[in-house]
Amino acid sequence: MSTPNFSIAAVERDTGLSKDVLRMWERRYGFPLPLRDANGERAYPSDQVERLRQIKRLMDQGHRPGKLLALPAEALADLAPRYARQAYSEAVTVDEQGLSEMLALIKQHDANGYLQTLQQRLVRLGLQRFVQDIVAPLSRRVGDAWEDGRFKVFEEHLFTELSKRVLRQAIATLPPATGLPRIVLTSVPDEQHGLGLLMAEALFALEGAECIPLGTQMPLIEIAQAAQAHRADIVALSFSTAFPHRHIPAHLEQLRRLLPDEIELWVGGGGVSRIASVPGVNFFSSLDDGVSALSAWMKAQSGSGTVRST
Amino acid sequence: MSTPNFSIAAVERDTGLSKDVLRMWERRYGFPLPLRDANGERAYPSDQVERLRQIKRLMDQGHRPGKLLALPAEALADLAPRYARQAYSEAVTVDEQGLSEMLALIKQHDANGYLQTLQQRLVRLGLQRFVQDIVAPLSRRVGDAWEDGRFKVFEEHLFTELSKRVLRQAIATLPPATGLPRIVLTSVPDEQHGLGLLMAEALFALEGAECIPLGTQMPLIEIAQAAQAHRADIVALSFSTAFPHRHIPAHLEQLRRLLPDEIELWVGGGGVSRIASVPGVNFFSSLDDGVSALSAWMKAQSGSGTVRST
DNA sequence: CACCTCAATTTGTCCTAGACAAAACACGCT
DNA sequence: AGCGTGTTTTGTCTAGGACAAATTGAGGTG
Repeated sequence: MSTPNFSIAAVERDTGLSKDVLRMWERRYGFPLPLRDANGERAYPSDQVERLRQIKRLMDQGHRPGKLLALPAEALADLAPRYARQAYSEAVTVDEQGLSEMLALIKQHDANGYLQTLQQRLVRLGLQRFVQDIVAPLSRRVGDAWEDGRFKVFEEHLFTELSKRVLRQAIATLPPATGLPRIVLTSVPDEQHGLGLLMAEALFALEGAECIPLGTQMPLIEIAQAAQAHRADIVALSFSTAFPHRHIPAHLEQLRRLLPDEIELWVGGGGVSRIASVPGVNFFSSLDDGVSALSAWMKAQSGSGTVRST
Repeated sequence: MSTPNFSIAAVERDTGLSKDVLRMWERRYGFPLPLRDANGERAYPSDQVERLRQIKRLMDQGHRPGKLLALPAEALADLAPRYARQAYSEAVTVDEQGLSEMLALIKQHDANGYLQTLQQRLVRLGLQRFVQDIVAPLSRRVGDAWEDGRFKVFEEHLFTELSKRVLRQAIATLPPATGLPRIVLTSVPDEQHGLGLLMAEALFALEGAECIPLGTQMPLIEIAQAAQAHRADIVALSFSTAFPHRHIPAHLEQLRRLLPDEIELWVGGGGVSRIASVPGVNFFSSLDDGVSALSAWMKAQSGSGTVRST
C-alpha cells in the first residue's frame, strides 16, 4: 500500500487517454493490465499510470501505440521524437543563448528571476519583437522540451502562467483600440493553451484591431453566439501542438457552419501545421502570417466602399 | 438540414454530459432520443442539444434529472433554482447598485467600459478591498446569473477574462515577495476556473506570502511534484460551484496522500461550501477565512523555533 | 417539532464484447 | 521520387447488464 491505486476515471484524468482506449489497449495489447478491486473494477498501480503517461507523450511525438505497447518498459526511456523537427526559422537576431538561460530559470523554478528577465526583454525590444523573438520561440522550445520529457507538466504550467502575465500586462498598457476589425479570440473545448491566443492578441492589438478575448475552451455554439453578439469581423482560434490533430478539421467545419458567412474564421498555432485546408477557414502557420493577413484585411476594407460605420 | 446534427462526442463536449449518461438517459427516460446516421450512430438534432444544456443548467442548480427529463420541453423554462440562496453577507459597504451596473456592462458586451470601471474601483479602493468588495461579489453574481440563464457562457468567459486581467495587473505591481509561506496555487483537472485562484493570490501576496501560480487543471501527481520542487509550505486549491461536488472529497483524499505530511493543503472557492471535511485538509468558505488562516500560520511559524532558513 | 435511522429509489459509472470507419502504413507502379 | 491501392492499425461507437453511492421519504423517538 505504498502508493494508492487509480480508478479508470483517475487514469483518464491524469493521462488524457479515454476509458475506451484504456480498455481497448488492455484487450488488444495486454497493457495496461490493472488489478481489480472488490467490485471487479480496474485498479491501476501507479507504475502503470507512469508508463501510460510516458507512452502518451511518445504518441504525441508521432510514435504509434502498437509499437510502444509492445515495447518493454525500459526501452521507452530512450526513444527519440519520431518526426524530424524542421529547423527553427526565427529571425537571425534570435538570441539562442539568452533563450536557454531563460528556460534554465524555469527549470530552477526561479519564478521571480524569470519574470524579471522577461520584463527586461520587453522594455528593451518593444512588444512586437518581444512576442516574435522571445515568447514565440520560448513557447516552441518549451513544447519540444515537454515532449522530450525534459520539462515536467508543472514546469510547463509555470512557464505558461508567468509568460501570460507579462504579455497581459503589456497588452493592458496599449491604448484601448476601437478600430476595425473586431476579432474574437478563443479556443475550442479541450484546448486550454492560452499563450498562443495572447501572442496573437498582442500583435493584433498593436495593429489597431479591437480584440475581444474570451479565454480558452469555449463550446462551438457559444463561439458563434459570441461572435454575433460582439459583431465580430473575425474569429481567431488557436490550436497547440498538444491538441489531437485528427479532430481539428471536424471542429473547424462545424464552427464554420455555425458562423455567418461574413465572419471570417482564422486559425493558427503549432497544431495546425499539418492540417489539410478546410473551406472558408484561413490557416496561419506563423504569427507573421497572421499579422500580414490582418494588414491585408485592413487594406481591403479601406479600399472597398463597405467600411462599417462606428 | 438547416442545422447540422451532433455526434454523441460533440454533445458531450457541448453539454458536459458524459456519453455514458447520454446513453443511459435515452435508455431510462426516453430522452434524448437522437436520430441515427447511416452507421447506426446517434445524431442529435440541435434542439435536443439545446434542451440538454438547459437540463444540465437546472441540474447544477439542484434539480434532479429524473424530474427534469419527465418534464415537457416548455415547462423547463420557468423553473426556479431549487436551493434557496442564502442571503448575501458581504460587508455593509457593498455597493449593490455599482455591481449591477458593472454586470450590465458585461451584458452589453462593453469590454472597454467594464475594464475602465474595474480599474477605477481598483485605484479607489486598493487591492484588498477591491478583491473582497468588488471581484468576489461580482464573481458570485455572475455564477448565479449563469445558473439562472441570464448570462450566456461566452458572457461569463468575457467577465472572467477581463477580471483576471485587471487582477493580474494589480498583482504584478506588488513587490516581488520572497517571504514565507511559499504557496503553490492551482486547480485540479476539469476545474478551469482561475479567477478564484487569482483572488486568493492577490490577498496572499498582500500578506507577504510568496505565491507560485501554476494556472489551472494540474494533474494531481504533478501538483505534488510541483509542491516539492518549489519547497512549498502550502498547496492552495480552488473549486468553483460548477465543479461536481461529489468528486471533490476523492480528489482531496488522493492529493493528500500524494503530498508529504508537512505540506498543508488548503481548499477554497464556492464549490466547497457543502463538502464534508477531509482529514488533513483545511477548508475555507470565504476569502476572509483564508486570509485569517494565513495570518495564523505566519504567527505560529514565527512563534515556534522552527523558522526555516532562507 | 426537530432529529435520527433505515429502507427504497434514483442515478452515475463501470463492465464485457462486438463492429466498423478513418487514418496510417506499405507496397507496387509509373 | 511521386502517386494510387490494398492492408493494418486504431479509436470510437454500440448494446445491455450490474452495482454502489447519493438522495429521498417513512417511521419512529426525544
